[in-house]
Amino acid sequence: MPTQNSKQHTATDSPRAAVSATFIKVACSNCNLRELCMPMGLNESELNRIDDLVAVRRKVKRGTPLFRNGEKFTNLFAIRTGFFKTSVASEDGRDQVTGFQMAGEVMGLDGIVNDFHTCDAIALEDAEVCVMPFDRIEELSREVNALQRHVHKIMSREIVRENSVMLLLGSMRAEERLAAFLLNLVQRLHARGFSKNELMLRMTREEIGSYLGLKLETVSRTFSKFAEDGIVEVKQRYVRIVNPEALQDIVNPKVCS
Amino acid sequence: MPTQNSKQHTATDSPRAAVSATFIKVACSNCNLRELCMPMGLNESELNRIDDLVAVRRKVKRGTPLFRNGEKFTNLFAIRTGFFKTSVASEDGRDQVTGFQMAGEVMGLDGIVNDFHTCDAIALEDAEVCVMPFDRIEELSREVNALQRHVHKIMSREIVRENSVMLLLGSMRAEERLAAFLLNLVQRLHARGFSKNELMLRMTREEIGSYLGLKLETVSRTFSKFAEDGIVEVKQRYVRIVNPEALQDIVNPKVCS
DNA sequence: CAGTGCTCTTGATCCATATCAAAGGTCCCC
DNA sequence: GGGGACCTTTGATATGGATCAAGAGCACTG
Repeated sequence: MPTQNSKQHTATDSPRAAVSATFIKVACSNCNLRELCMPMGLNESELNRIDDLVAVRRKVKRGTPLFRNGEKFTNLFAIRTGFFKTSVASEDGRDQVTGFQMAGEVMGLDGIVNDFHTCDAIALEDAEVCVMPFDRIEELSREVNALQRHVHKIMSREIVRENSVMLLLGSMRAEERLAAFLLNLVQRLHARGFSKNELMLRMTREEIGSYLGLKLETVSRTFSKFAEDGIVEVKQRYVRIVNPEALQDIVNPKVCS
Repeated sequence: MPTQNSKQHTATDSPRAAVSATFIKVACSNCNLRELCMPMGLNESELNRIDDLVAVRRKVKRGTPLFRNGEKFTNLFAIRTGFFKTSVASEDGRDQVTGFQMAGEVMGLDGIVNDFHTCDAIALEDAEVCVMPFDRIEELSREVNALQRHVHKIMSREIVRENSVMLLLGSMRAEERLAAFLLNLVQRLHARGFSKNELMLRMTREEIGSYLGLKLETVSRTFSKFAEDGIVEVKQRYVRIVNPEALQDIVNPKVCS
């Protein structure tokens, strides 16, 4: 199993694609992230139609926006490689990181309501995304039931995720927030084949703090405290989770009955 | 214009429905909330098909759940009359109010991902909802493009709303939070024909506090401070906004350049 | 209409996290 | 490989909101 080291989160094309052509077609059916962003259990003809969803791929340089608040919405984006943050800003300039996205996750759902985006999506490392025109998604999901269902689930999943962030922001203390954050990150990375207990953070302490409703100093101190307690090993962006159970206990404090 | 007084938020059937039959059909085409929960610009035949979306109506007594965390998901619900709160709970029992819903708004979107609900929806006053089986929604939205688009927008709107709650919870101070909350409530009530500056709160200080990530005492003190400053008049659940601009300035502090 | 149980307000005190400050560490670009 | 721009850590102090506590208001019920 690969540990997620200083190299970027990569997703290589499958062997099947590699042998079948020297020119690799931009096609979901060839993509090993398919089970993350696409519905499962499609038949051959449905799979072929789904391949048309991705208009092009687009590379996004680190520190660069994929889209910005106020931009016209026309596409959803599936992350192929790389790592993003999304953030919203208040009128007076404060901003709030609303999420971190990795390979296989879909971005841009915020744009559907009003036909323009209401948040910024910034690459935290060089990235590549699949550009999926939303009108094509709507068209095809009228015909492929599994795709329709899939789109609904992706949006619902985002709603549920945000509910749990509200719980975190509204009722957890600093240590609980950071513990929940680390467990969530490592669990998602693990689902992508990376280590269960090692990770390389792609964001700064300040970005973590913004996401968790804390100041960067508090994030740093809390990391140090976890390290002192032997729960994690931290060296700058590198984190190893020594004692996952302890982190879990911090998130859900045991009731002393 | 009605001011929203101690009577509940009501939505009466339109005159057209009232004269056309003594038995009022459960039909969106007859409902004066149509423009809130249904797509606009439908032709006659589409309208008739949409009428089949609502299986039945259901009454929910104050303090009673419409659905609960863990229950099987099969329906979305459109509020006809009444007022709800939704909340999520952590494993150790803390809970977080994630929203307050009023007439015309749709609930239950959280259930789509995993086929069961992940939050509780509790009526804060006697209420009536339209029960819309989700498989019927999916079926019909394959055929009526405007409905498909509408469903997507409703979900996207919820995502955007939650983004702004995250901004509130992650980076605003108590006064800013309460000011934003009041302005949001009164704006939504106003869109439903109620007063621009008077409202009767349907929830306790504790529920407001949970939603805003504050303790009930802090909510109470902040109300008192607003009252002292002449920005609002508060008497228990009754609130009159005397100076809306001041509230707006609190939400978006002026930068002293 | 008295009793009971919420709900709300207000005061006093405490504490978790913010703020202010300074000194490394690391990475990247020239 | 040197310089500069971040990024991170750690310490000292301040503070907004939590907590603890008590009483008042109000609404439901018998």
